[in-house]
Order: sequence, then structure tokens, then C-alpha cells
Amino acid sequence: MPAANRPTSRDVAQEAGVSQSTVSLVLGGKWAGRISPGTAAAVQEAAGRLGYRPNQAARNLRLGTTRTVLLMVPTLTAPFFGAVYAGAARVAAEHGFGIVVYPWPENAGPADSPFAAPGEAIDGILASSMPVQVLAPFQGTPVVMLDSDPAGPVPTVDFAVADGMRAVAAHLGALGHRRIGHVAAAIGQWTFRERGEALAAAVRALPGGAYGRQEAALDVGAAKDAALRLLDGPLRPTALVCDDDLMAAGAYKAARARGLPVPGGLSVTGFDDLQLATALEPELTTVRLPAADLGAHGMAALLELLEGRRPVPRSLPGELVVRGSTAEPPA
Amino acid sequence: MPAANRPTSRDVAQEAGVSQSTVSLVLGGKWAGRISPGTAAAVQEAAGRLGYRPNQAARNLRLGTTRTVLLMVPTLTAPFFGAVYAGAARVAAEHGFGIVVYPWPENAGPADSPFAAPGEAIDGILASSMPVQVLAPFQGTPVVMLDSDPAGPVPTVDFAVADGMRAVAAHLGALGHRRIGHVAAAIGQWTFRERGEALAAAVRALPGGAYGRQEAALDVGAAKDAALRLLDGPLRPTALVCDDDLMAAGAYKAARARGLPVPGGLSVTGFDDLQLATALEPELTTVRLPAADLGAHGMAALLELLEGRRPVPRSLPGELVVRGSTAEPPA
DNA sequence: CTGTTAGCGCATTCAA
DNA sequence: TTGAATGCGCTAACAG
Repeated sequence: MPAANRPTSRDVAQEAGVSQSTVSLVLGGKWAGRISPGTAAAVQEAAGRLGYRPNQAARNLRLGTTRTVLLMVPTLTAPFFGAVYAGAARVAAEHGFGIVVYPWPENAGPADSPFAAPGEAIDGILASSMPVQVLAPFQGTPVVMLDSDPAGPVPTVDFAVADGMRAVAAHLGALGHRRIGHVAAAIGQWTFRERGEALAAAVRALPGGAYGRQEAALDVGAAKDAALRLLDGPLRPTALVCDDDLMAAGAYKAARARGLPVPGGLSVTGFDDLQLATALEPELTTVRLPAADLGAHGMAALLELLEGRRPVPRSLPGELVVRGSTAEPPA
Repeated sequence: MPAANRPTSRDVAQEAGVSQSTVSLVLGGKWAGRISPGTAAAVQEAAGRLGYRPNQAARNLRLGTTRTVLLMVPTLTAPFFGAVYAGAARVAAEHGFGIVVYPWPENAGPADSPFAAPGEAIDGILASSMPVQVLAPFQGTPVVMLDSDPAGPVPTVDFAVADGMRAVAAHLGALGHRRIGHVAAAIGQWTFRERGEALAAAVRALPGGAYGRQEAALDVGAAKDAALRLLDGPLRPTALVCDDDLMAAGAYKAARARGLPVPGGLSVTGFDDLQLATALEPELTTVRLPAADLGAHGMAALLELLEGRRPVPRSLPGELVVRGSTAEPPA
């Protein structure tokens, strides 16, 4: 018997000397001009005294909703998504919603039925950094996509990643860099395509600018290899722009392997501004992406959607944070 | 109207030509010797055909349980806890349970009532790496604590952190280190007390062993300062043992600030083996803590508890991972 | 202004 | 071996 015997709305009604429906109205906040202020106050007070909390299960059954949304993320072992969750959870809590997290495709295992576990009892979905196709099994459920192609069929909240990359290119360009290598994430996602296109265009717009590109999986070792290919290739880059802070760590390793000091011999930039950015030595010049804000605005948009309104697409600005990993190119 | 009209058990009953209660019995798996195999099969088949999934809200209301557990973690923006969640969620899903995460005290804000958001509708609690006191508002709810004092009043699943620290000390001792500094987390938690005591004892047990200790908050900058105090102090350590990988990154910075190469001039060790450990240069010698296993075993223990059994306390072994940050002390 | 009533979908007695 | 009836706690339509 897990649940202690909590007071019900009937108990409150009895305590306040009114009927159960009156309690429901008052506590539901919709008694404006239907219940006398005196009675309302009495009910509130009785509820407080008893420590009454409505039974969610009953509420859900009656209303046909759950006040729960699903947050789909590619993985939870990346701190970025922890921040997204935190932001979303804060807004959700303010509106009496809960969030259940679903790492996809990490859990794409048994598939007895898609989403056996959390698939039930969901009012809406927040899907971060994934292809639209994964939402196919959820036809009809309101969805807001985060960090995804705003041209898609569902409402989105995004980062202005293109602006971020342009800021990186401008910063590097002002320092005097012209031959710039891109350690790109080998992930077919809007956010990375966007970064790549923006960077390539910006670098090529530099007088004498030359852009090179190598792709790698999102981990240190693969990024190091890609950086090495760039350093050993024909471009002879003086700066390496990485799609993400973790990849920048790989670039540091590549630089060290070739005897190039950062930033004296090679400038390196990241993207995200995770804790890792300041753990590295030297500290990383990177673009700060407000992950918590992404979650918060996404949740707000989903709430609008659930109320029947159409949320306007939003794009959150990133901010270039200049630290110790960028300097003038070697003479 | 968020929820599409899903079939109910009544629909299944109609489809199978039986009564609703029969459906309930069959699908509940308790028809052994009460329903004829033929009828049972017909019901199963009808349910499958209709794609029937029981309505959780109704089920919860009737049963008084929620098949949901609360996972309390200090923060979600640390990848360690993401892994704990993933492990717990996997086991939970196998048993038809869901998990809602609650970062505490991050959300300890409004406090209109303790845990307004997720406090309802919870069958049990998994609390990782926190003091017992935070569970005071949840008297009566089954709890399993993770990474906490096993001598406490509730069932626990832990890491053998003391063994881990002894392995670190043995490794360092074998390399020839005698003067060992401890960059300790300034957090009053069992897991850190345990680490500190084990390390101090193990170092002092070394012939000629000397132990020094400085505390710092769990971030890079504070850890760097603490490491600096150790390096500048009377101990003149040849190795710095850190309570956590992030603090080790701070120790790297301190070493660099004093012109000491790692590992040639100073050996450094961490704890946890997060992604950061291999992002650093040189890669970090550390103790791998199986975070996902912690979550998995914790969830299993909680399920036992919910079934009325008393889970046996468990301690998961850590593993020393020797990488490039430790070497013989300078001559 | 307030109370009575019905029913959300399910598991479970009890009667047949 | 099965079906009819009941109620979990809540909200909302309808009466008074």
C-alpha cells in the first residue's frame, strides 16, 4: 500500500460544510461570480488545513488529459540535454505539467510496441535535435521540435546557429585567418547542415578566404582524426572551427600531435559552451547556446499549442565567447 | 482534444463477444483456471487487433498506484546523472514503470508546497547522491538511496568508492609516489567522506607516505585554486588525487600555472571516468564508476521494495583506468 | 449561489 | 466459466 490515505475533495467538502462540487469549483479557480467569497474562503481554508492535493489519476481520467509531456532527446549523457530538460521542466512546473524524458534512439530496443513505457498518458511532445521521421508513430499528438529545421511541418524553437558561425568566421577573419578548416559533425541534422553552410559561405566571403572540411562522429577520437586530415591536407589551415566543444577537444589533441601550440600555432573554436569549454587548456573560444532557454521556450510553445493557439517560430541567439584558444595566425 | 479516441476494454469485450470483466481478467493475466483457454485466446486476439492499450489514468485510479517513480538527482547538467537515469529507466521500462526526474535543489524554489509538480502520483523514490534529510517530506513513500551512506535507515545501492581510492593510492604508491595531495570536494556527502578517509589511510600506510588535503567546490576554478594551495604548501606533493574528473581538470590548470608537466612533473588522478577524462590532454587516469549500473540496480531494488521484499544493500565495484596522467615522480 | 447527478475506464467482488 | 454491478476521485452539466 504505497499511498498514504490522503484527503479527498469529499473530505474537504465535509470539513468546510459544503458539497463536493463546490470544492471542485473553488479549487479549480473557476468560481468567479458563482460561489460567494465567504464560502470560497472557507473551502480554501479547509483544503489548506487538511493538506488536500487533488488526485491526479482521477483528474486525468475525468479530463482525458495527463498534464504530462514527453521530452525526446538523442541522449541524456550529454550535459546539453540536461540543460534543455531543466529549462523545460521549470516552465512546465509553473503550469502544473510534468515531463517525462525519453532518450531516443538509446532505448529503441525491444519495440514490443513503439514506446510501450511512456507512450501512454502524454499530452504533447517536445523533440530536441532529431529528424522529423521519429515522430511518425505519434501522429495526432501535438509536437514542438527544438533545434530542428524551421521549414518543417511542425512548430519549432531554434538557435540562430548560422549567425553563430558567422560570428566565429568574423572573429577569425579579424584576427587575420584566411585558411580555415571545419571539423564537422557527420550527422544529418538541420543544425549541423546550417552550421556548415553558414561557415563555408562566410569563410569564402573573406578576401583570400579558403574553406576546407572534414567530417567526424561526435566524439573526441574521431574529431582528432578529422582534424589531423585537415592539418595534413593541402589547405594548411591556421584555424580549426569545430561543430561542437567536444570535437574541439579532439582538435586540441591533433594540434598537440603535430607540435602546434594552441593558440600560437593553431586557433581552435567550439560550439555550445559546455562545462568542457573552460576545463580545457587553454580555455575554448566558442559559441554559447542557451540550452535551458531552448527548453523553456519550447515548453512555452507546446503549452500554447495545447491551448489551441499556433506558436510563432522562434530563434534564440547564440553568443560568441572569446577565450584563450584563438589568436593571430603564426607569421 | 489531445488524446485520439483509443479503444477501451469495453470495445475489446464487444469485439471478442465477451464481457468487460472477462477482458480485464485475461489481460491482467489472472485468468488461470477461471476463463476457458478458448475465450482467453479470443480476447487476446481482439485486443491485439484493436491495438488496445489500457488507460493508465483509470488503472491508477482503481489501483491507487501510478507505476511511476521519482528520481531525485542533485543536477541534470552533470553527465553522470544522465547515465544514472538511463540505467534506471531501462529497468523501469522492462517492468512497465515510468520515471520522472527531479533535480534537487535546483528546483527548490517557490515551495508553495513541497514538490508541487511531481510530488503527486509517485509510487516510490530513487534518490541519488543526496543527504537523507531531503526525503523528510516523503515519509511513508518507499525509497532507495543511491551513492549514499549504507548505514542509513533506508536501502541503498552504492559504489565501492573506498576500494577505488585504495586502488588509486596503490597505483601511485607502486609508481613511487609518497607525498600525495588530495583535492577534495567540499561537499558533506557520504561518498566524499568515504573517499577522503580511504585515501588518507591508504597514503599514510605507504612507507614514508604523507597526505595533504585541500577542499574546493565541484568546479574547475575552485579545484585549480585548491590544487595551487597544495602545490605551494609544505607538502610538495608529486601527485594530486582529485575527488572527481572535473576537479582533475582544475589540477591540470594548476600544474600548468606552476610550469609542471603532467605527468612528468606531477601526476594527477580523477574519479568517475566521464567523457571529460579522455577529452583532457594527457588523458586522465581515473576510477570508472558504472553510473548506469547504479541506476539499474537502484531501480531493481526499488521494485523489490514495492513488492514488499527487502532489497539487500549492494555495492558496485569501481575500476581503476590507467591512462596518461600518472607516471613516476620526478627524480 | 449551491447541491445532485452522471460517468471517465478499469479491477474486482458477488451472483449466476 | 462468465457476466452484472460497484466504486476509485474528480469535473461538469443541470437542477434547484
